[in-house]
Amino acid sequence: MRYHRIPDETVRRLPIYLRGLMVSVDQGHEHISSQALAEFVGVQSWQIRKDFSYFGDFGTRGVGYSIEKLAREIKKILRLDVIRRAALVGVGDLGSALLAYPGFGGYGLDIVAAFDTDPEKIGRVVNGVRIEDPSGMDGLGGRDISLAIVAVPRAAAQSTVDKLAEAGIRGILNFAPCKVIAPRRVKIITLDIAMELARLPYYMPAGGSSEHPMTGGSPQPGVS
Amino acid sequence: MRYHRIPDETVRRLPIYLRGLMVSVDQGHEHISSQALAEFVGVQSWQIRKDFSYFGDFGTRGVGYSIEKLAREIKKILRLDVIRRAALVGVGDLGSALLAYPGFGGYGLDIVAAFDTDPEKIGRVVNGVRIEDPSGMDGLGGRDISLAIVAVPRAAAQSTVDKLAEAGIRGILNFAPCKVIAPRRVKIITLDIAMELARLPYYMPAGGSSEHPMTGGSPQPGVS
DNA sequence: CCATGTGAAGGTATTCACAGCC
DNA sequence: GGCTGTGAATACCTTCACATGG
Repeated sequence: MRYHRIPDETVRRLPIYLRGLMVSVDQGHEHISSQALAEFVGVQSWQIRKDFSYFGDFGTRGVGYSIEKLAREIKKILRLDVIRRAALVGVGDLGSALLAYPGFGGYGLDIVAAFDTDPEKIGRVVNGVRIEDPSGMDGLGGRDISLAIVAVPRAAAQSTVDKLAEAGIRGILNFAPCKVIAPRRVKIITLDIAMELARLPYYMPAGGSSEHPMTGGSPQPGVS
Repeated sequence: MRYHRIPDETVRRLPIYLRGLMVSVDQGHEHISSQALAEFVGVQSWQIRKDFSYFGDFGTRGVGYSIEKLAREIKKILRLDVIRRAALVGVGDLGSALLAYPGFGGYGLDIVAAFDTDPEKIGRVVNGVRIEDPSGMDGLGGRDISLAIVAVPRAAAQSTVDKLAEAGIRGILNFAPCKVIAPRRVKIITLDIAMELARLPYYMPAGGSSEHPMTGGSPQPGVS
């Protein structure tokens, strides 16, 4: 099934598989079956095989998948096979945490620039990155930075995105709790932390006496 | 269409609508049409009407929806109509940011306890919450805390979840980059920040000369 | 008239079951 | 024997078009 559009849900799961593989290889394994990977990352084995089938033959029948080869393939598909330099805008509590976050490196993502409007913060170095005045965002294009993380208050989000788009940024991870728009050439993923937590009570079994409206478990991504 | 199972995708969108409504009411509006709300939050108007149709008649034909009434209804459906007390486990960079995060209050979520293994941190007060020794997690059930946020390193995630489950916690938002399991009575949402960012390059238009494999825009939730 | 609410149609993703291959 | 890869069946969600009601 070589020539088939890749379902968005599959694209959403690929990083999950990749994460599992990176841990697996640390544990010294060389090969892994769809069954074993499925258990490890928390999906069904046929889901994994189906997802991989959109790209070509990754595995060996009777054996499984070569962990290293599979990880490399997934990185290529997700375009994580080149190091991507990213800028952070907004070095508040959340922004600082993101600067210190060790998890990005595994996906080839590297925060190399940070911006904040607070004069107190400008010039300070956090986790090896010097905080710059926002006016410097104009020059982002010439610094080989194609990705940005937006961690500014809601009121500043849209104007920040506008500036980033103008500077040639092509992908944005937005933590501000609102919709932001940009030219089609700029892809935006919005991640509202509070909103994720807000989904939780709905799926929680009733506390005390009232009954829960749902019958069974939830197939919703991210919820178990 | 009163008696119909609520699609998970609808449950995922309800917090988006609620967020939009909360901003709208701040702007002094009283009523809003599906069309206007759709534009504001970034979905289609018929999607909104369809979503609401699973619950009953919220709106008035020819007029639209009462913002306040609609927000109250959505909160009731999501079970956000009571204040929920939450515990935070892991007061590192990310945990500290979450403690300071102002966005939870709007959904009735209140972090009232924090735990960390670091003796340096225990006893200190961050954002009005005193950091406690993890042994205190046992008593969570008796403190009217039903929700927990896990922001510990991957290696500590599963044991943390185990302890929380034992203490009677019924909902967990897990920031550790791994699968965690718990008894069925405990609902878990895992949110891996790096993984979200890892999806971005795939959707970004090609940089330089190579061609992008995708044809058009993405219907994937969170991606625009 | 205007905007909601909803059957019906269409599309997409999940799940199954098994053929194919090592 | 064991595990992959995939067509077919099923379930789910989105999209449309319009009847319905203030």
